Amino acid sequence: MASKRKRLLVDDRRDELIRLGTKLFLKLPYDQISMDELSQRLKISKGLLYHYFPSKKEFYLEIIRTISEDFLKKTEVVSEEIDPPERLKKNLDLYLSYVEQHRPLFLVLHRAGASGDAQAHAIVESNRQRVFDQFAATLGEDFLTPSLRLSIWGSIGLLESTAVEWASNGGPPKEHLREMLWKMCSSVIEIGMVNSLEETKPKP
Amino acid sequence: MASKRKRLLVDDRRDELIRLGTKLFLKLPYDQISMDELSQRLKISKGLLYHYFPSKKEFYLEIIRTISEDFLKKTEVVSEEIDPPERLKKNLDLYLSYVEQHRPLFLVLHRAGASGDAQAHAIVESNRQRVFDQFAATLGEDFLTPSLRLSIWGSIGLLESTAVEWASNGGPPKEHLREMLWKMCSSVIEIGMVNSLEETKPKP
DNA sequence: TTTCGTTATTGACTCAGATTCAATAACGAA
DNA sequence: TTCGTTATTGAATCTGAGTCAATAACGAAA
Repeated sequence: MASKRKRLLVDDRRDELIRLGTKLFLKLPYDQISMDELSQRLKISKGLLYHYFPSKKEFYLEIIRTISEDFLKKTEVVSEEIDPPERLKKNLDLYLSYVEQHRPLFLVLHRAGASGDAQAHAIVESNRQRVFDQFAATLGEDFLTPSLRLSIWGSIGLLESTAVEWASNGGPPKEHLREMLWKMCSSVIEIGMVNSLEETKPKP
Repeated sequence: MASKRKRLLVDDRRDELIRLGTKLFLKLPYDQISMDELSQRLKISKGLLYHYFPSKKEFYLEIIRTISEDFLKKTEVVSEEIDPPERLKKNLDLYLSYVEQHRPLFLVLHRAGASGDAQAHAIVESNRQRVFDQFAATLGEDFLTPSLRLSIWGSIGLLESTAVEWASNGGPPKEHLREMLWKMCSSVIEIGMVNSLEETKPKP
């Protein structure tokens, strides 16, 4: 090979590796692509890849983390001024917008972890926790009963599952789906609230 | 080693390997346990393991399949006589009973779906499809609009996510949760139905 | 009981792919 | 132009999946 080394700044190289790596892992699952092929496609030597990331898995995890953070950045509502019902609607809108604009990333993130890996799972799980907190915040309740927790997780599952189906097989336009989900989530939370009251009420 | 070979009937050995293997994969994720260690803990040689299963992954998949089939067997409603609303309730009851009685298996099954492995994902996905069909059957509609499909998948996500939270961190007793979920799912489907009507209606 | 055929079972071997490391060379500073 | 730093390389090593010829447990036949 005509050894034409290209020396880049550490951060630039690192960013590029993550950017290109994302595309690669998007096409092929973790254990379907070797470090040899990975480095070839990245146009660098295997050794260099190890210079930047301590292991194959760590490289992969770094990519998942990056996608994850980007997702959060794009879906978290900044203003806490808006009142709860509208905030939920805004949340749903951002969520669906992300799904619409980054379909493949969203699906990768949803499947998360290669090889049922515990760490990848943990990353995606902490992501869900943030979404949970967002939801919880729109309720204004400062103490969550078990029923309320369950309804929030239920809403999230509802949202995720619907979004996956929507991303995979299509459906109504975003605004339409958003309205539908808004009603569904509101209703689910409402039911959770009622049950929550019953829980705290002393038994007859 | 005092070579005390134990010769078993093929089917007996195979069943035992799957039974014990389930426990092992329950404790450790796929790539955290090698075929060497696996065979050691199974008290057999590595070669024998390969005699029964063509590869490590195939061994793992066989276990996932077994859990999966057992899950379906225990949660599918046999009688189609019961009318829809009661059938949904019965479905939810069976689902939650399984979660309650086989918590670790349920969680493994849930995670396998999130695993990067395409085949494991496919198994769990076909499982979900069966649950989808169950749900769809309780509706009695013979044609599903996109909105209706989305609501059913939404209900399933709601159910799964709630069940995972319940299995992980506890909550109300089964009957209580079942009633709550029943209301939630009914409501979600109801909303889906309304939207479904709007879809088929010509625009004003 | 003894012999014999079948095949469940073994352990040492191979091989692919992850990880390591000493040597090299691109770039900036002096 | 020289020199020091360190990004970059390729070959060597190590780990763990998968192979296979040899072994021995069991049942059947004598």
